[in-house]
Amino acid sequence: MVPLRALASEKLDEFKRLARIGIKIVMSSGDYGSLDPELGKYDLIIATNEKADSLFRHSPPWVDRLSLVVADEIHLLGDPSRGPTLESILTRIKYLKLGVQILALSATISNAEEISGWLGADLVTSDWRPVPLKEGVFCRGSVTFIDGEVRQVPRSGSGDPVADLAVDAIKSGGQMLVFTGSRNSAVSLAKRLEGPVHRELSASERSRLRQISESILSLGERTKLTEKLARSVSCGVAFHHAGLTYPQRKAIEDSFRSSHIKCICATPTLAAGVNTPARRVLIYEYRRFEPGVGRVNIPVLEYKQMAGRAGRPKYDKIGEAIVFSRSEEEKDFLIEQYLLAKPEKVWSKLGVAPSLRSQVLAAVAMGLASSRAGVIDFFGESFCAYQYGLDSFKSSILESVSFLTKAGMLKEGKPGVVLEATALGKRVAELYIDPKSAEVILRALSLRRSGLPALSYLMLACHTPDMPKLYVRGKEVESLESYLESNSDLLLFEVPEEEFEREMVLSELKTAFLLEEWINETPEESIVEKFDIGSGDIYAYVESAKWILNAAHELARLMGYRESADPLKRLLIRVENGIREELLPLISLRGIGRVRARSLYSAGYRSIEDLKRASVSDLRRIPLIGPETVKLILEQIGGTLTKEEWSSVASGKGSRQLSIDDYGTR
DNA sequence: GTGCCTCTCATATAGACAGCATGTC
DNA sequence: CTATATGAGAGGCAC
Repeated sequence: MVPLRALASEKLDEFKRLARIGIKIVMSSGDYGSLDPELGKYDLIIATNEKADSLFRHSPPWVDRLSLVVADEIHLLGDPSRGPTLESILTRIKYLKLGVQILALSATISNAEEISGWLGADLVTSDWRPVPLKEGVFCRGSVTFIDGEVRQVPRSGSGDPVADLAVDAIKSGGQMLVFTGSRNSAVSLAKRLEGPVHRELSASERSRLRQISESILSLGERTKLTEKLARSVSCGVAFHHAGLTYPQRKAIEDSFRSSHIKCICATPTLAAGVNTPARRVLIYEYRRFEPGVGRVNIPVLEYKQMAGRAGRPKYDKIGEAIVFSRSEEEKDFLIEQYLLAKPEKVWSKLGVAPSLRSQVLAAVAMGLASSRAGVIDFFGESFCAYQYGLDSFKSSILESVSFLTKAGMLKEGKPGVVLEATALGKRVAELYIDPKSAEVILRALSLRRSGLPALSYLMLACHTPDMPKLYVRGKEVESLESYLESNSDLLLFEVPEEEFEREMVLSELKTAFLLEEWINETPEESIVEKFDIGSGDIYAYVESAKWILNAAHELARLMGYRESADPLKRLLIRVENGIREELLPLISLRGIGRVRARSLYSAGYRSIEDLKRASVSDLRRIPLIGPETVKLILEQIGGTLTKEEWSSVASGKGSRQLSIDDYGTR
């Protein structure tokens, strides 16, 4: 079990060598997976934590054949949003006494003993690193390492200390990875380094980088951010954050590993992600904004994760992690608080409401507990109970039970005695959404309203706690508020009285507007511009919306709310594809996605009926519709072809007049 | 009046997992 | 642990 999808595929690649000795390996994550029953055929399953949780919730037949569970990056236990998942899986394994060996791994943990105590595991520690690490602080032109060495950093002539550090690393054949506290600072720092880094490159490196830069531009739609990235890359520098699309990030990581890109300026995405080591790591900002708190110093644990990226196995004799300071006092502070400090203890976050209600439901739905006492007994095996004592969150557990009972997901036979999950509860546990989200959705759908616009459902989806929300700018508040006021009839929920929650609804509305633009086929570039986000963010919001809309559709079906089930299904398809209502009939055809559907539509084919009336040569003339696609279309609409038509379609010698190059997409 | 510099004030702020059923361009 | 870097706009000054 690993925390990221990218790590899962990285592990799959590593373990593939075992396939040669006949070991069968499979990877399973939300976006890439085999059918659950199939998994029993394999010797080794690599999964994300959440996927593993989800798999266990379906009680697959192969659970009792598990002999070893490996939990990678076990310090994630302390993450408020994702730790409880991992904790619950391990708690279940312990509670069921399956006799499974548990192997938990982490490079940055201070209370390892406590965790191994909870797991009933032996603690094995090691200081070994593939490449030794040297930690130091930069201050006014020199680096003070904690091993005593003080080193002057040669001036690069740019007058920029960060450039000095980068150029110094590059001159000796290394690379540098810079961690920053915000996206903007990653982008601007990369820009700052363009000139100095570019000067260090050979002619052949420059030309190779121009190619890479070109390929990054062609990776997706052209936006300002992409152009900035391409420009930086052509100089051997890149920035890296979640506003970039996945392919862009991958391209940068790969080009960095192949040493073409000399310097990456990144937000913490890269610290926890796939393996991208660099000879030198510079922690340029050790503070980060947190909503409601302001700027906070990052945890030592996070510093250690970033520092741990220093040193490429096989290439570097030593890795350097350097924290950037602006004054002597700051330097001393950093040495004390980070370099010489032990990572914080990992504290269980299972006791907090959102994750607890979800895990209480799962435990009952899986049949691990069948009474209030049983639920408490189950959580008695948790790390939370081990650490804080069961009494500390007993009342929270019971509150969750009450919430779930009231929401109709659990029911108690005799009051206080038998507890079981209702059909609804079981479905919610399987759909893997926050029970609170399910409650919000069900309350809205029980209004039994029909004829609602897409925006109503989008706003509902955005109103659930499972949906991430856009940040609302000060100057947008007024227009969002007035929209809300004059369109209150569209709402499927009450706008809360309380100030903070009211503001939250504005974020939800703004997020719903983003999704509305998406399904109205607004070009990516203008969405990005309008909402001041990156392309990568669009996909993140769309992914989440798909997720929650599917759950809403399933719930509508389960409850027999027919007036919502159909609109939700249609909306789901629109969100999945980013299409207007009018393309729905065409998109239902296999082989037709949003681009080809739009092409067919513009050519005058707006329904399956229209297509049935079309001749083969008519279809062949439509841009982006090739011989194979024509074949696919005809097979599906039950059109019949003459022998000549078949052969002309199959040989690809149609009367094709336009090619992809003649037409922009969208 | 114009151009340039400095000061003030408003503004925005990291990341990414999951269901289900099959293929985009 | 309710901050701070950034950038736009206002204001000041020399010409």
